[in-house]
Amino acid sequence: MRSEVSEVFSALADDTRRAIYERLLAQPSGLTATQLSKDSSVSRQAIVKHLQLLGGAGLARSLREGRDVLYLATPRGTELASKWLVENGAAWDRRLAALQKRAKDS
Amino acid sequence: MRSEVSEVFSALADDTRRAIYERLLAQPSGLTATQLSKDSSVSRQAIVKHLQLLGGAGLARSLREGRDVLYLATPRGTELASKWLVENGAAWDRRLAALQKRAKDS
DNA sequence: ACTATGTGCAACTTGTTGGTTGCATGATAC
DNA sequence: GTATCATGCAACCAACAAGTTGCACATAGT
Repeated sequence: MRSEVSEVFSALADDTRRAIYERLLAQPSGLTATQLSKDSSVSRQAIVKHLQLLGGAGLARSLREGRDVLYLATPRGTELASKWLVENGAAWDRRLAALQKRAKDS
Repeated sequence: MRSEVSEVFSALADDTRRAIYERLLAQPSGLTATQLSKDSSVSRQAIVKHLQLLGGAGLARSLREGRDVLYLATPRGTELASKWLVENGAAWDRRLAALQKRAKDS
């Protein structure tokens, strides 16, 4: 089973999908798949698939509104990605610290 | 052509590849594909492919050392990913600010 | 020189991904 | 109640990704 953080990175690895996510971010009231597909080069069905994938990665959620289905950005996904990056950024700091220690000891 | 940041996210989206990258981070002097494959479930050739992909994403570079080829972690890739996350994290702040403004105005 | 070992290259298999089209279903507005 | 419009579902396709095996080539060490 693919790890959670893998799902997030994988969701963010596609240009189309990142563009969708950015549009959701810019529109806090949400957007429907049909609206998103209006000025997009790909079909509504393709958009829906992307939205479901974003949902699985904790980057979006859906909300039924009568006949429409609104999609909204959620923060959990990017939190996971940030967490991994911060933790591994810390490795760079440790490397730097080790370097400085060696320099001081010599 | 797939964007640069897509390449980074895509590189980080695979568990095997992230594990390799983390090992490179922990070993500032570098590791060879053969060394990496010793205690890994996949073949050396698979590891090499991952390393080349990491290289393409600015997450690693290679260095010939006699008969061996050392692979080292590089910071550029994670910088690109962090940049995207920070910029889009800022969208959440803007949304919060808009919410507060509306609350104050009412 | 011979042998060990590390690397490079290529063909191939299998599963996944991003996209399509076609059609059925469900809610709205007159 | 019927025309309209958004959604849901399924089959299909081409390209790519992750992995394998097999073998050739290069560099060390003795």
